[in-house]
Amino acid sequence: MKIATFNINGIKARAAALCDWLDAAKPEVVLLQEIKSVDANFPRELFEDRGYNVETHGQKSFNGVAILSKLPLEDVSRGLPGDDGDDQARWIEATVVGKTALRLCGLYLPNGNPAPGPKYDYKLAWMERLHDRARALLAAEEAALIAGDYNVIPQPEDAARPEAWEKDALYLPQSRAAFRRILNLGLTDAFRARHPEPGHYSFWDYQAGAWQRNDGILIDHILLTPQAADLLKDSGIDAHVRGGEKPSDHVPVWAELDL
DNA sequence: ATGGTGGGGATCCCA
Repeated sequence: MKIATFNINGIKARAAALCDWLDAAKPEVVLLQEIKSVDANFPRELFEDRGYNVETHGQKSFNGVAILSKLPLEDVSRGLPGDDGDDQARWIEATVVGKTALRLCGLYLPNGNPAPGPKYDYKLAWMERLHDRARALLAAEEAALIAGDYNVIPQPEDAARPEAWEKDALYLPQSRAAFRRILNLGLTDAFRARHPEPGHYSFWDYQAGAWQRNDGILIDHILLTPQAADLLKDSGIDAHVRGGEKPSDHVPVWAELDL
C-alpha cells in the first residue's frame, strides 16, 4: 500500500497537478497539507470520482490538511491535542484497516519564521504537543504513521546549502533538537531508512530559480512507529513533479507498507 | 543587503 504526503500549496491552484500525479502514481492514501480552503469549498468530487474517501480539516486562506484514501477512513479526529485555544488547522488523524489497522496522522507543522518571535514560540510549543501525541501513539504499541510538512531540516545533508538556513526557523538548533527528540522516542524516518545519502529534497523555493539550481531542502517526512516500520517495503520522493505545470513548491514523499 | 515568486483574497498576510 502506497501512502504519500504532499504539501500542495492551495487546492484550487493545484487541482490539475494533483490529479495528474494521482492518476500516474496511484497512491492508496495521500495526506495533504496547505489546502488553503474551508471544508465546504474543498473539491471532494474530484477525488471521490477517482475512488478516494475524503476527510478534510480546513480553514479560510491558510493552512488546512486533508486525507484521501481508497480504504474507508475510520475514527477521524481533527486538531492536535494540548491547546484548546489553537484554532489553526494543522492536524488530522484517521484509521485505515488492511491486514492490520494503521493510524494515519497528517500534519502541517508551523513554519516559525521569523525567529526569534511569537511565531517561533508557537512552532516550538506545537512541537512539544506533537511530542506528547507521538509518545501516546507509541505507548499504544500499534502501527501508526505521522507524516506531513514538518518544516524542519533535520540535518545538514538535508539541504543543498545548509549555510543559507542557519538563522532560519526550519534549521535552528532548537528546531532540529525538537525534531530529533520526537524521532528518538522510537520512530523510524521512512525515507531516510532506505535513502541515507545526501542530495534528496522535497521542497524548492519558487524564488531565485531554486528548482533549476537544485537548491532544495528535505522537510516533508514520514515517521513510523515500530509496528509500522516492520511493514516498510520501500520509500521515495516524486521529485519530477516539481518540474510540471503550475507545480507546488513541495513534491510528494511516499512509503510503501505491506498492509 | 536586497529581492527574488507564488497562493489567497482583499488593497496585505503567509510561506
